[in-house]
Amino acid sequence: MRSARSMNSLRPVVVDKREAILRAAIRVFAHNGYFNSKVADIAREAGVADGTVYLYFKSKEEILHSIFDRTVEEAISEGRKQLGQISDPREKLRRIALLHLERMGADRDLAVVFQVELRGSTKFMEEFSAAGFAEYLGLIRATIEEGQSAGVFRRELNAKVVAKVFFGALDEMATNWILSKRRYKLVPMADQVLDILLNGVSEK
Amino acid sequence: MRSARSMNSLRPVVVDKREAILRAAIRVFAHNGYFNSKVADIAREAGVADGTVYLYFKSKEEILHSIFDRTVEEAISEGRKQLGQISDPREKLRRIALLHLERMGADRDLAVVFQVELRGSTKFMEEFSAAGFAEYLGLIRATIEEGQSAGVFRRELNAKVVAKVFFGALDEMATNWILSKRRYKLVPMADQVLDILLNGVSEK
Amino acid sequence: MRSARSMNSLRPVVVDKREAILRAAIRVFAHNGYFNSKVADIAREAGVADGTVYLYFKSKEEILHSIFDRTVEEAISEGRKQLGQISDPREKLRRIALLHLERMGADRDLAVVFQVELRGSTKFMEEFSAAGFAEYLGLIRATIEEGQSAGVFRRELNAKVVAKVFFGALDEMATNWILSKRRYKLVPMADQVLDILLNGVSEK
Amino acid sequence: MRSARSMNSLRPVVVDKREAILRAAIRVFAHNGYFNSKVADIAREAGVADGTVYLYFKSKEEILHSIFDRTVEEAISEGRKQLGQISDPREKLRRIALLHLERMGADRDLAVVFQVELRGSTKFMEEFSAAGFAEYLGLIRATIEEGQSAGVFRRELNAKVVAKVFFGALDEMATNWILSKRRYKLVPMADQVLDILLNGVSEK
DNA sequence: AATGAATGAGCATTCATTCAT
DNA sequence: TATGAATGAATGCTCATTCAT
Repeated sequence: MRSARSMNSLRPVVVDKREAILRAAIRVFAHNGYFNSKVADIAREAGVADGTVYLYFKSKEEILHSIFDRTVEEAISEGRKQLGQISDPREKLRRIALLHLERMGADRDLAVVFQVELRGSTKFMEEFSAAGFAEYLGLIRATIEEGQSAGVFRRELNAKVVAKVFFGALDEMATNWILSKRRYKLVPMADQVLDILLNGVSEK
Repeated sequence: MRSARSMNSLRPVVVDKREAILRAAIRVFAHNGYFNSKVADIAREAGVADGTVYLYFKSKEEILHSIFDRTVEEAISEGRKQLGQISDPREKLRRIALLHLERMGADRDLAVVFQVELRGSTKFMEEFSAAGFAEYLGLIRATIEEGQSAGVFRRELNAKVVAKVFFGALDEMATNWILSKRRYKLVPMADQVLDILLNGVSEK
Repeated sequence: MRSARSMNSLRPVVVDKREAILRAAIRVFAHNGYFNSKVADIAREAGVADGTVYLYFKSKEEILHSIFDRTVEEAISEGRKQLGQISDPREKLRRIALLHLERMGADRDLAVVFQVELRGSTKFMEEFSAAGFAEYLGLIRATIEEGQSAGVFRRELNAKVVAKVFFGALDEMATNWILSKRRYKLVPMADQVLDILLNGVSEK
Repeated sequence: MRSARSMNSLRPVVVDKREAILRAAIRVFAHNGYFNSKVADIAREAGVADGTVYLYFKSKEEILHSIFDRTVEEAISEGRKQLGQISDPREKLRRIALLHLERMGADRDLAVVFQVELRGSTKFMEEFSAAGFAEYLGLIRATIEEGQSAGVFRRELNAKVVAKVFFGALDEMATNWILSKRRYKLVPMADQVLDILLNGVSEK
């Protein structure tokens, strides 16, 4: 990831340092919580001076936002790319679930920041996460509607509500995984969630 | 609950003051966020002196815990009572969903504290919410297993996972409702969630 | 001590309670230090309510003053009485030393308050202890001057300075005894101090 | 001491700032008492921001300890140096007395902190002053024993007790000088104390 | 760009004192 | 007299941010 930009970059050092700070922040936030994390901790973890942090981020809060923005952006971009190659809406949902849980499962620290630290602020959830989250939810919703048009998903369901239920289920999987003392694989939960959501709990 | 002690209470003032502080804290936490709320704000809102808060709570954090504990306790107790009078597992799930959303929908401030403020601390989520939350999830899980035994729910599903998916869906409904600019009724979402969960999204 | 006044006292309860508070304060101050002692601690130790303390003392500080005043008063009164029966100035000095160390050695808690807690305030030492201490020092000085007149003490010495040296020596004995981990008898030090002061350190 | 680092010091600012805070603290403690002194007062007096104090000292208490440690250290070091050049034990005692009173007499604020503020805490006197004070007392005691070996001091006296009496006398001189309204020179008291201690009060 | 010393606003908590009962 | 719930002023310390170098 770093090597890709290291050639011919006009500001290679800057990019690396910003990246280092961001990764350090994820680690620090995950271990101490956002409010208990000091900017000095992040700086030390990133191997830079306190003041240097402010050359790349306007404030401690902006670091948190950047973590969110970058991750959601990547997730959506990656999601769109992969979904474009799939036509079956059910398979698309499955791919969303897999990507979601893979991403969270791959980096426990990032997952903690996402599932816990990012939730503790109404202001943040309202103002900042709004755009990115809405887009993510819209992606799911569009897939549902696609399935409805295709006749594979029940037309009488409200697609937006289904999208929320789907997201809520995945989100809870991730949160539970983080808080669980028992260590288990997160990704395999995707198919179970999908089975429940697609086929329902009721015996036919 | 309040009516019971309103007559001939020996220490009505004490009870009322603790209650007043708790309710004030819910309001203050909901509007400013836990970390941005000052104990002095809570005291003012409750109409008591700063120091009085510490006659009833050991610390600012304990106030947050008390809000959580009391609410979950009431919810579980109320849940058990109502579920005891129902035999159909599907109807039981519906009742859980209704109680969950009714409780959150009835007090927006409390809902904000629950859906947002209580989430922002790994420590809190790990240490404190653990017991109460586990019990709540266990209640749902037991209902699922009951339904599986009765043959109305698919036996091949992992009851615990179903419980998480169910909780996750309800939780997301509540969070979305809080953050939504549009004001809509939360309780009616219960039946939509139930329909999706029980019957699935797929067209048969 | 309490039994003596319990008969025919018009306010026996009051006297006992004031006494109880004073004794409780000595214990509490000795163990926690004046500034770290809470009025509530004293009240609990004395077996009365917090507010009751203020029926007998104007403030926490006044309690400290009362301890000082009462003890010095008793010491001086007892000292005068005993010294009146002695004519030899050397024997008088010895009696002062004995009384001083006996009083401190008899009640370690009181000694701690006297040697340590009462010293930590310029204001106290200046304003309050002034009178009592000056009188005590005057008692010693008078004895020195008496000895000088009688020709048993060197006339060329400044009596006031001798009094300070004498007091300083006794005071240091008391302080050292309190802070010492090793438990030894304080009173026997009187004769050693006296020997040094009267006869000097130099070999003749 | 200060001149040594005034040239070519790499961190003159740091040194000066720590020094400034220490000197400010002595002034503030002397005038208001330790417990009544606010860290903000010290900072203002030192011409730095409140937070800066904590860049050089861990806590308000550590400032007090530093004052004690530095002063005792200097006193002992200076004492050893000067005593090394003297052979007559009597002259050595005189030098100790002079150094003791000179140091206290040279800086009234420092003297107040030493004679009053540092005394008001059993904990401090036990834990912290222990080492330094013991060493100082040991210095005096060694001189006494030297004199006893040399035959100029009475062999039957307990050297440790003599040391305490000597210290107690000097200590009382200093305390009295501080509390006295009348302004007089402290240093000249040394010879009077010495005369009393060495030759005794009794007429031969 | 990088540093890290310096800043100073901000706050939970304590506790002496009061006073209604 | 006695109580103890209530008060609210008071403060040590933290830490995000700045800025001179």
